[in-house]
Amino acid sequence: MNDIYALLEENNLSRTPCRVEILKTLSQAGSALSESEIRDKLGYNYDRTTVYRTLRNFLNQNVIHSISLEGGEVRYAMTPSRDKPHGTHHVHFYCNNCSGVYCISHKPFNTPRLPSGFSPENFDLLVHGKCKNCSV
Amino acid sequence: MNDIYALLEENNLSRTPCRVEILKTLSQAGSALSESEIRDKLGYNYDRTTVYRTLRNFLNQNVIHSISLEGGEVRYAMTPSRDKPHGTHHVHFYCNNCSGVYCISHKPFNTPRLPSGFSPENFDLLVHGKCKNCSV
DNA sequence: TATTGATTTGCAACGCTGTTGCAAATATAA
DNA sequence: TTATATTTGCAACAGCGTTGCAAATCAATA
Repeated sequence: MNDIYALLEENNLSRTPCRVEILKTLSQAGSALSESEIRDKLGYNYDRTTVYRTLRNFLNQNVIHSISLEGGEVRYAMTPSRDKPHGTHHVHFYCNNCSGVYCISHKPFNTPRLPSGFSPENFDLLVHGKCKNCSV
Repeated sequence: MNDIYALLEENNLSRTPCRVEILKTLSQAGSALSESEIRDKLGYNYDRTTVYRTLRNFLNQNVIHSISLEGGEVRYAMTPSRDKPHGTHHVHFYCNNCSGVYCISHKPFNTPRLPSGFSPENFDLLVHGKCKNCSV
């Protein structure tokens, strides 16, 4: 709980109930959540607009990050502290069975050679498969 | 042109002007296109619905594939013939300067170790940076 | 070529995600 | 406690993608 207050303070964000609850929800969630999942978990006590604006603020400050899935679905998750100020290699796992999205260790990984002329700046790897809970 | 007719035939899709024009557009485009870019290139001669339905058919048959970008934007591109019936390793490049999206060679690449219990099935790597035309 | 039947298309309407403008409510600092 | 800045809720909007249904088009046959 104090972590959350500290996180807000570090990022010059005032401590409002909405912000605190969203961060608490994302911290406790085992996987990345969509905006509607977040609002659902908060009992629809906050307006859609407010939640989106809050998420946008968090994204701008890199407090959270977003993961884009096939078909344009977007999920939000806490940014691991090791990834501040900025990470270049990101790995996420999408479970084909339960649709859960998990942030995986962000250590730089080997990347394929690109055609000449292309200069890479960062890498986002999305792995599809069966997650811990679903791979029997 | 005959390639396109053949492609439709192989996939049991009747040869309609809309399908032919969309495939022609995607084949000639140097980069992946959004639905609205496609419709724009076709001079808005086809209904949005028709274009979406056509793209969905092509996706189902793996004639094209979609690439999901940050913020939920989706682009469509021809599936390279080497990727049929199915590829497990996909690489796309997003240019931070011109916003172009390019399909990169799909040879299997080294992937990071996953936490135990996670079983990967396929890998989608999105590289951000400057493309051939935009890097200096 | 004309006819039939299946497929494709356009239109209207809808749902979902995300945004903006503005006024009311709340937080912060004096 | 008051004054100022920030945050919130509401209404409205834009864009992407979908569905239902009737009209148009395609493909196969006669």
